[in-house]
Amino acid sequence: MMGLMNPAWQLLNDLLMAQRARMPAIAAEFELSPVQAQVLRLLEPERPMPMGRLACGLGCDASNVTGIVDRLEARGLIERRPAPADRRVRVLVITPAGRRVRTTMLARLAEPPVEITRLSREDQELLAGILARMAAAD
Amino acid sequence: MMGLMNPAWQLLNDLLMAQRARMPAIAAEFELSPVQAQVLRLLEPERPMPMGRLACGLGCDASNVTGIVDRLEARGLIERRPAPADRRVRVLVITPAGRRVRTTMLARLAEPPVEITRLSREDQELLAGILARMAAAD
DNA sequence: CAGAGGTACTTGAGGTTGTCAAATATCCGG
DNA sequence: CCGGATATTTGACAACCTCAAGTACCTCTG
Repeated sequence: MMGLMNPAWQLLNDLLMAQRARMPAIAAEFELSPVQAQVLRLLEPERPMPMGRLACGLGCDASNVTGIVDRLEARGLIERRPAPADRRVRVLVITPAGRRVRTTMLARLAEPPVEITRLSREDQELLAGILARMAAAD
Repeated sequence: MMGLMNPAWQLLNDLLMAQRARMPAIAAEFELSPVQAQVLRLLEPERPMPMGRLACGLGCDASNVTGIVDRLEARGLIERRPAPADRRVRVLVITPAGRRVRTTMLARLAEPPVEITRLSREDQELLAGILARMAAAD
């Protein structure tokens, strides 16, 4: 009764499980916790973000963001700035130092793992096509 | 300069990021933390596991496992048992209650998300083939 | 067989992440 | 201007995580 799992999903699920540790590992290379890396990934330069929107992006309570931002700010990677339009809001901007870390980290994340590069060019193109169709939400 | 990311990896990476929250969400349905769900997943019935091997499977320090097991044991989902061969070792077994939670949870994890079921049969077969080739480590 | 060194687990200190409830400051509609 | 919403912070508390040290046990070696 349990052996009837959709084969594509079975394999994709295994892959997801196997790659679970990737982000934390890469974050650690930059002495960042997983959440901190996530913040740096979400906080695009030239695109400041209010703390509430960050809480939303992280999928956690707003009160949690306070401490996370505290620590990243203490390390000089991001900065709290008042929002001129609404004085309740604190807007987050990435500092030059943060931008450097972010760029290197994103490049590191962009490196395809061997599992991908080992695939033939045809398989890679097929895979990209299928994934694109999966992502296409009507 | 950074736009040259492997398209298949780009899409797969997006998928990984998007599915990041899946396991925690399903765990929460059973009032389990993500790590607790992971333990239940790893601890197959009929296949007791020493705490050290669990630490290895979770990729964390052995001292951390103590507390995690404490809480699962307090909830009656798993049990510590002495290992007859080596009295230093504590072997973990899943209880009947734990087995019930585990079964339901695995069934829940096995449900393919819409993104998969929406694919044509051909795409699903292609995808399974490609993923199988990815998983094939020589 | 005695003791040395290694292994499995626990304990304790300390930090990060997470929640919820309550406080503070600000905004907006009437 | 006032009352109700909204953004952030604070405080209390719990889970998870690491490292260092402790305890109990195993195993090898002389």
